[in-house]
Amino acid sequence: MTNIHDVAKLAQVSSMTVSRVINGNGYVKEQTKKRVLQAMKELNYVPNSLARSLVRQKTQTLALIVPDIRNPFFTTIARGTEDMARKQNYRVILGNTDENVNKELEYIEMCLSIRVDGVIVVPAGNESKRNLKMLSEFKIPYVLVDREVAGIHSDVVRGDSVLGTKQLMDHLFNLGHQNIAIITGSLTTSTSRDRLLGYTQALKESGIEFRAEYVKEASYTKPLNNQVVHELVSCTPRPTAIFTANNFVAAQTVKLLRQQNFSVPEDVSIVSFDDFDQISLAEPFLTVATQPAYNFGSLATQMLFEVIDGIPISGPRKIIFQPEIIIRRSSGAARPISTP
Amino acid sequence: MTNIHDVAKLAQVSSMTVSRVINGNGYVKEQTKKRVLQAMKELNYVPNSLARSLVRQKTQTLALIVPDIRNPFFTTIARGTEDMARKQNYRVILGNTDENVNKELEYIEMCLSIRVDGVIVVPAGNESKRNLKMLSEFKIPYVLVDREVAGIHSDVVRGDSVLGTKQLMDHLFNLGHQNIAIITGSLTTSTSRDRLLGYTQALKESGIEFRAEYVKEASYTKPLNNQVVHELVSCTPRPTAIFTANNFVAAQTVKLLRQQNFSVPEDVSIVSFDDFDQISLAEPFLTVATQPAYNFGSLATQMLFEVIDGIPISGPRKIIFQPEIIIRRSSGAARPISTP
DNA sequence: GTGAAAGCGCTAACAG
DNA sequence: CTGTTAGCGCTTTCAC
Repeated sequence: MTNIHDVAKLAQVSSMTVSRVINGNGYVKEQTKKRVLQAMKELNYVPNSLARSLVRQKTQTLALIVPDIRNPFFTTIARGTEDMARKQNYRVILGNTDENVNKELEYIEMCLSIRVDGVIVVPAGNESKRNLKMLSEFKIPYVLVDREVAGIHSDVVRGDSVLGTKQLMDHLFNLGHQNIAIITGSLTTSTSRDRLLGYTQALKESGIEFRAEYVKEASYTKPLNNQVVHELVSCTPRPTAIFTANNFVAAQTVKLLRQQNFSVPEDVSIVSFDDFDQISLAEPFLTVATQPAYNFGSLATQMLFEVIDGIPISGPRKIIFQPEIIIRRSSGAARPISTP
Repeated sequence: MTNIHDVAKLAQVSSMTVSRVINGNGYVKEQTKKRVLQAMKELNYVPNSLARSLVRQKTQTLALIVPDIRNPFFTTIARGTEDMARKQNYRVILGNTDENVNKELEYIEMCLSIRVDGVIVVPAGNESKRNLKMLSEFKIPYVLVDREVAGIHSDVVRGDSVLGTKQLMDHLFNLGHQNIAIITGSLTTSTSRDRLLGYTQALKESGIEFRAEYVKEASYTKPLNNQVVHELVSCTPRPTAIFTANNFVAAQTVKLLRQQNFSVPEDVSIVSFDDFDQISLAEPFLTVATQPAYNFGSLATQMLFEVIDGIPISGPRKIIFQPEIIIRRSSGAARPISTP
C-alpha cells in the first residue's frame, strides 16, 4: 500500500507538504497542493490512521460495552452511540459481556491496549468497579449507561427504575391485583436493586404485605429457569401478576407460564421494563415501562466527547430519564384465582 | 503511559527481551522472564497495539457493515460475528449504512484507512459493487452476508430466498388464498429480487395470474408509506394475503392495515421473512421464514479468518441456508372479501 | 511556503 | 539466550 513518501516523491515535494494537504493545516501554495492531490489520486493513496494515531496519541475510536446486543434495548443504545460517533468521525468497537465481569475485564484491557479515546459502558454489575477503576487509572474517560456502580462516581445516563416500577405497580393495583410477584435481574445491577426497591415501596405505600416468596432473582440476559416460574405459581395465594425485570425476562416468563397452562393475562398479568420495539407497533402485547434507549446512547456519547475534548466540567453528571408506561394486553383485571 | 523501554530499563534488559516475553516467542531465561514480568506489573504496563499493528501490518480488527443493527436479524448476525471474532482475539467495528451506498462507502474508506484485516458486509444493494471493488483493489478480504451483488464473486453466506418465499406462498395457497400481494424491499438487493422471483414462480406453478398492481417495492429499513398499503387494499379484488419482504415491513404493514380497520389475519393474512426472536417465544404472531442469522455471522467470520490466515481456497465459496417456515397467527384461512 | 530531523512504540532480522 | 539496528507511516518541531 502506498505511503506518504510515495506521494511526496511523485509530487516532488517533501512528505511534510503532503501531510499538510491531507490535514488541511499549514500553508501550501495552491499549485503544489494541486500537484499533491493529483499524486494522491494517481497512487490511490489512503492515509494510514494507525501511524497517525500513534503519533497523535488519539485513535478516534470509542468502545461500547453492553451485556448482550441482542436485547433490543441495548441494540438501540448501540445505534444511538454509533450515529453520534459517526457524526464526529469516530469509530465504535462493540463488546458483549453477557453480564460476566471477566468478559468485561477482557474488553476493558482491550480498550487500554488499543488506546480507545473513551468508553461507553453498561456495567455488568457492582463488581465492575474494579474494571472501571482500571479505566480511570489509565485516564480513559467513560460514561455509564443504564446502570450505576456502587463506589463509582462518573457521568451516567440512565432511567428512573424506581419510578417506573412504582408506576407499573400502581397500574396493577388499579386493576385490582394484590398478590404481585417480582422476578428481578441480578441484584448486583443497580437497575435490579432499584426495581426491587420500587416494588417494595409501592407495596408499602398501598399497605400490602411484602412476601419473600414472591421475590425471585434471575438474570437480564440468561435463560429463565423453569423452576422460578413454577415456584411462583405454587405459592399460596398464587400471584395474579408478575413484575418482570426486563423484556427478555418477560418474554420467557410468559412462555413458561403458558407451558404450564396459565394464560396471560387471564391467570397472570405481566408487566416489565423495556419494549420490543418494532413488533409492538403491529401486535401490541406487553405492558411496559419504556426508556429512551436511543437517547441513552447518543447522549452518553455526546457527554463522552465533551470529556475527550477537554471541555471543563464540574464533577460527574447524572442524567436520569423518566420512563413511559405503555399499557397493553399482557396486563388485565385481577380475577378470582383458579388453578388450570 | 509507560512503554516497552520503561519496562526494559527497570528489568535491566533490552526492549527486545521484553517484547519476547510479551509475545511468548523466542527464548528467554526463566529468571529474566520473571524480572520482566515483575517490571511490567510494577509499571502497570499495557502493550500498545497501535505500534504493534503498524509494524506487523495486521490490526486484529474486522469491520461489520449492516443496514441497521436495530433489525433483530442483523443484530443476531452481529452477535455471531462478535463471538467468533472474540474467540480469535479480534475486535469488531460496527457500521450502519441504512442501505445507503454513500454511507457504505464512507465505512469502506474507514476500513481502508484503519487497515482492518477483513470485512463482513451486508451490502446495501447492487451499487455496492463499486465499494466492494475498492476493498478488492486494496486486497482487503471480505465476505458477503445475506445478499449477493451482481458482478461480485466472493465468499457469501445467505439464505435461500426463492425457496423460502415459495414455501410461504404454498402455505397461503393451502389456506385458500388466491389474491396475494407482495411488498418487497429495494429491488437493488438480491434478496428482494429473489423473493419477488419466488413469488412469481409460486404463482405460475399454481396457475394463478400475476397482477402488477399487487406488487409494491418498499424498503427493508425505512418506514413504510401508508400509501402503499392503501393502494393494495384498494385493488379489486382486494388481496386477502400479503407477502412482506421482512420483519420490519411486516410489522409496519400490520400496523397500517389495522389503522385502516382491516384485521390481521381475518381480513388480510401476513407472512414475511425473518423473525422477532424473543417476543415470538412468548406471544407468537407472525408467520415467517426464519434464517439462522447467528450462523450467518459466525460462519462468515470463520470463512473470513480462513482467507486472512491465507489458507488456500479454490475460488469463492457460497453457503446457502434453507429457511425454516414457522406458521403462526398472522396467517389464516382465506375468507370471502368484506370491506370494513 | 516548505523541508529536515526526530520520534510515537513496537518488532523483524540479524548478530553474537 | 540476549541485544543492536532499522523501520512500520505518520506528525511535531524547528529551521530556512
